[in-house]
Amino acid sequence: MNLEFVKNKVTQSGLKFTHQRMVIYNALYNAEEHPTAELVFDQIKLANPTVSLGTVYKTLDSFVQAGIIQKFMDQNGLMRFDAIVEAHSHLYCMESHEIRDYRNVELEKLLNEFIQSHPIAGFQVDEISVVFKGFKKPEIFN
Amino acid sequence: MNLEFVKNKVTQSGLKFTHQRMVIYNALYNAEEHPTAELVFDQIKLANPTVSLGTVYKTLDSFVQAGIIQKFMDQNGLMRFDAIVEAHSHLYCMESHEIRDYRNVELEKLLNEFIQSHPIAGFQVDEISVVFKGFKKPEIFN
DNA sequence: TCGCAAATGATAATGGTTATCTATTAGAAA
DNA sequence: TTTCTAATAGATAACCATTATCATTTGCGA
Repeated sequence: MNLEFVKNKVTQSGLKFTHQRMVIYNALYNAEEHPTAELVFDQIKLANPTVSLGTVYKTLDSFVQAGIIQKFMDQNGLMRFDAIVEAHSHLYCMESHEIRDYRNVELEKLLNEFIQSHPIAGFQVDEISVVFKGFKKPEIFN
Repeated sequence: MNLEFVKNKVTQSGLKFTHQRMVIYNALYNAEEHPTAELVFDQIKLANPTVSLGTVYKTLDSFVQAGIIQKFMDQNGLMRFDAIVEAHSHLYCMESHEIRDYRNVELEKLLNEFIQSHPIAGFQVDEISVVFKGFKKPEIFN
C-alpha cells in the first residue's frame, strides 16, 4: 500500500495524518468484505496493540464525515464501512450474512432512467441503493 | 378494524390469539410509517397499560416468524416493522429519517428482468430491495 | 372443565456504539 | 528547530435498543 496515497486521502479533507489513521484506512482499503469497526480493530491490533477500539470507531467516523469512506447499516444492525465511495449495490447472503459489493453500470443507468421517467410525487431522489438478497454459491463466491 | 380479519391473520399461522396480539397487529396495520417496537408500544399503551414492551418485541417477532408481517433494519440501526408482506421498496428521507413504502410494478418487472438477463456469478438472487434516498417535499409527502 | 404448552409481564443482562475526560501529538507559526 | 495549541488518541464509563430469563397467567384442545 502506497503511503502517499493514504496520506493524501486523509489529508485532502483537512484531517491530521496520524499513524492510527494510516493503519485504519489501510485495513479498510484492503478488506474484502465490508468490515465493522470491531473487524477493523481485530485486523490491526496484532501489529498495533496500543490502538484502542474507541479510536477505530472515531477514526472511521471521521473518515465518513470527511467523505473518504462510506458507511451503512447491515440487516443485523451492525455498522459496516466501505472504502469505495462511488455508488454501488450490495449482495447480501442470507445464510452467511456476508455482504459484497455489486457494481453494474447498466443497472445504474436503468435505475436512473426509471426515476427520471417516473418521478415520485413529493419526493426528490438523490441516491438509489439496491440490495440483492439471496444465497451465495460457496464454490465461487469466495 | 375487523376483529375476524386480525384473528384469522394471527391464527392462520398456528399462533394463539390473544388480546395483546390483536392490539399489536392492529396498531401496526394502521400505522402510517414503519414503526419500531417502541412506537407500537407507545401507540397502544394508553388503551392497554398492562401490555409490556417486552411483549411487544416478542409479539412482533412472532409475527415475523409466522410470515404475517415483515421487519427490516433502518439506517440508524432501529428495527422497523411493516404489516405489508409483499415485496416493495422504500423511500428514505435523509432529513427527517422518515421511511415510506414505494411500490411500482414496472420497477419490479424491470429489476426482475435485469437479474434474469444478468445473472450474478456465484450468487442466487431471491429478493431485490431498493431504497430511494433523498428528501421529501413537505407539502406533499404527508 | 382440565391440563399443559404457549404466552405474558417484570426484570436483568447483553453488546455495539457513543460520550467523557485526560494525556498526547501533528502541524502551523515563530 | 522550538514552541504553542487545537486536534487526536486512549481508557473508561455510559447509553440504549434489543434479548434473555423466569415465574405467573392463559388460550385452547382433549
